[in-house]
Amino acid sequence: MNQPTDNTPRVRTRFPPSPTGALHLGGARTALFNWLFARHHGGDFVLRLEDTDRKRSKQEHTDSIMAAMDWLGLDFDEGPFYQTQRLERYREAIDQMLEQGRAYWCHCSPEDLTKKREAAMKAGGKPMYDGACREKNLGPAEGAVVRFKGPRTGSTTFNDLVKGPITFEHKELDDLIILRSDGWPTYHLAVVVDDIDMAISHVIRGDDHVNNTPRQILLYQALDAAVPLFAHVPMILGPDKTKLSKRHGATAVVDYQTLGYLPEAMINALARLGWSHGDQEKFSLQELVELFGLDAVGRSAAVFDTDKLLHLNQRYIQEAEPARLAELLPPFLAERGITEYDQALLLACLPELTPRAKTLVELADWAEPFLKAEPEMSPKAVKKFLKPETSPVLERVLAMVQERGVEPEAMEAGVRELSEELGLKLGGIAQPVRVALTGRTFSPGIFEVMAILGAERVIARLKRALAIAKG
RNA sequence: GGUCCCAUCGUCUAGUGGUUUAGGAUAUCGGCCUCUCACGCCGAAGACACGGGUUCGAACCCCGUUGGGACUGCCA
Repeated sequence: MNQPTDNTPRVRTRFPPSPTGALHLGGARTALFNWLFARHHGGDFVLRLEDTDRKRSKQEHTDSIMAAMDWLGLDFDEGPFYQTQRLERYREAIDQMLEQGRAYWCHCSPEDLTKKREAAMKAGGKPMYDGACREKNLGPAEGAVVRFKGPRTGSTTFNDLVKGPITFEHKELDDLIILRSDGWPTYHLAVVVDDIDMAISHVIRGDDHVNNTPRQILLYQALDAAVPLFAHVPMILGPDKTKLSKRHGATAVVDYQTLGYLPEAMINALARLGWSHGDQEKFSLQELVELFGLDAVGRSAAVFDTDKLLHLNQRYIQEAEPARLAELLPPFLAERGITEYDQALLLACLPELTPRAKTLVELADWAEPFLKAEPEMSPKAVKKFLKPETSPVLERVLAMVQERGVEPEAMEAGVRELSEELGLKLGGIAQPVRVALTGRTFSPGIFEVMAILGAERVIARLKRALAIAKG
């Protein structure tokens, strides 16, 4: 075990996305766990952009990743740092290793390497670098790379904070490239140098890095640096149990934002994926900070359950303050062509709507009949409920509203009386009225709808419906 | 192929040798509530991958098998 156990240093974690795409669910959860761990221990959370892949890294991706982090509420104490701005440091580290004989120049061409790899595979062997240049003492040259001179014997063991002790035999590891022929360092070198310089104490990352860990530990040692603690959290899978990818549909955090999810629902769902606290299902961010620990992180991969996220979202929508929802709704309303509306009306209908909506998209849909001056009339609803026979009923209700207003209790009493008088069930009156007021066959309770809309709008809509009913 | 990791209801999980007829959540189904649609409430069905050990006793410990995943790049 080569882990620092004494004089425990300050907890410092980092999230190091590469700006080659949007922040996806797996990355978001990794970020969340790192953030929670740092916050729980009163430590620091560092953001670092691993942009040494010059071809695929894009500023727009950096922007979208930071926007997604911001949406989720994951703030960072330091950074963002960019690897492309730290080239000198990497060269320094590589030079140091070169001088100390811990790295060497390799002149093998990519083509030769590929050929050797394929040949080895064909022969049933391991596709590892054969160390052709390892003892040649070559110098820099056009197209040359620098490789790490790793140990050939022995083994490296690290105590993974979620998986326990893991051992790798050095003979399974080949001499990895640390400096590319284009002069940029590779991931392994850059990540180790960065984590050393940024004094990272805990590396919490995806399962897919387990195999990289021993070679990185060897790099720490070659650089005479302290090795951080590692925690590898399991992968997030798609419904088909394979690694979550774009073909699984919505995988980016921003996708869920546009689908009408609340960030707290997303956080809650992500946290519960692989981490648990007894039977508790719902956690505020504050609770998560208090309760989070690596010891309660599971070891097995998990399928991202969108149904559960949807359910959580519904519950968070129900709990959300109307004022906040009203602030979040405009883009979703605009999607439905509602750009100008009565803010007070929106605020008034929200409490009746939230129990019915699982997303902000659905909430906007429910709000539509309230906010549009003349709600769209569903043809099917009109055909079924706004017939000539129903116009007497609508007329009676209209008269009632004109006389007594829309106070719910009075309206209900009046309508119940009317239903008895006409020998109708309450639904016999409620449904035509519902269609008249909302254009749809479903809505919150009809008396609540009337109260929210107010007498003036109710009267106008009833008249409009009467005109339709009479043909 | 090699190396490493993983394995409880469809899904997310609780469970760290006996308190378990394996608990919760979600999804599904049924019922109640009811002016529609929801919310809510009640109930049903549903899992320890398999085989060996260790032990008085195993979902929990060990080994093997099977299955799944990751890595095996001059991507990160």
